[in-house]
Amino acid sequence: MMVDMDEARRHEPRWLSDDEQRVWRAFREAVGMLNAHTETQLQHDAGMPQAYYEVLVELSESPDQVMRMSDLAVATRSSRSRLSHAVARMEAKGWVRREACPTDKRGAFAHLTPAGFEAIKAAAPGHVEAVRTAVFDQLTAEQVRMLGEISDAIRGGLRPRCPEVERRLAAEDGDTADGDGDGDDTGRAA
Amino acid sequence: MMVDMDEARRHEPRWLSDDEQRVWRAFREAVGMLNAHTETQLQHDAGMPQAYYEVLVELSESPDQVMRMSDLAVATRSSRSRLSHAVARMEAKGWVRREACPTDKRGAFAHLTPAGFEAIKAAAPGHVEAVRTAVFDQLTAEQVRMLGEISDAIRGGLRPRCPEVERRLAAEDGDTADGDGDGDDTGRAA
DNA sequence: CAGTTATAGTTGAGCGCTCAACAAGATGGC
DNA sequence: GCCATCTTGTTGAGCGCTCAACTATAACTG
Repeated sequence: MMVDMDEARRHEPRWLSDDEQRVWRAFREAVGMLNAHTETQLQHDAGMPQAYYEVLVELSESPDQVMRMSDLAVATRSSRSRLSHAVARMEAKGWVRREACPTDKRGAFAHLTPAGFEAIKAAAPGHVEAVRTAVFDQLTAEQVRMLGEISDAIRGGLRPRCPEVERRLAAEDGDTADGDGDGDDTGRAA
Repeated sequence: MMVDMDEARRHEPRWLSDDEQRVWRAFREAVGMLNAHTETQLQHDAGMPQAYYEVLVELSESPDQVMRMSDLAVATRSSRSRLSHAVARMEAKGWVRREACPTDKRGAFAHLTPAGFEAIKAAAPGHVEAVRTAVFDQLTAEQVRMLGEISDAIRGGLRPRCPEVERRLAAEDGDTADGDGDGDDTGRAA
């Protein structure tokens, strides 16, 4: 038992093989460089970080260039907090306008403004060019196809877990055993 | 077409095809989720961001757990500024110790301390497990191999260009006035 | 040798993100 | 209706990063 406890607690690390190491480091490096590349390009040429670009893209593709904050957060895979800060800044820049939701008084809409539309229209060509030269010009058609499959596989393995979900799961786990009857603790405090 | 006049002048963007769009978005999402996953895991379980983890890894694999700041910056693909800030914080945590270089009085060494070694030793299993489950458990051997090749291809396409190199190149371009055509329109404006 | 330029590292301001806390409206059980 | 709970969105503190100076030393050049 004692031995098991020790083993079990550490859950025995399954180290990466040499090949896996190499792939992982190459991947990290590629992603890091690519990210720095596109981030710098956008910041320099369009005065916006990539995160804001993605918000503008999402808005611009939405039916009336309007989205609920929550939906926008999901679409951009960002926390509500992050989005709120981001939209506040973009509103200050005149790219987005916020509006209260009449039916749900907690809610808020984010509208893409004409200036916002111009901003993304101006930013898009440079960004797309950066992505194309850095990624698609470097890969064969087969590699592109595989990259899509690999991305899907990784995506699928990671439940869309936001920090809040993590915390709730952790709370349930730590809450001794069952916790089956969903968070009975007055949990918001955690 | 009239519409294209404007575009032609600015070398007309080569937009992404639908397939490329899908792959690019899937890739961005996978990378985003994966990054959030490992970042959160490390921060939670080891109290350090991924960037610091990589610094510690680099140091721990170095001959005497010592590296020059500059080399460490290159190894971790970070700017000297970033590394300086990071090492300052890690020094405050007791994980790293800085020491002046006797032969080059500008230089500084970063030593991994015993506490730093313990920190990474404690962090490694959880991190590796997170990487394994999120990446290698999701992919076939063939996909892993391809991911390596794809990463190498992307890495190869991006010259190791840090911001400083960028600026220097830009300065040289403007300086020598030989400017190869397409530089003129990519407005640094906004 | 002096004068210029390049290199190593640090610093401070500003920005974007995370996290925890919060306010306020919506929801469901009784 | 009333109360606890959930949901929506915002806020402020703290952290890590970028960028643009800045210091100090080293390496060239005439």
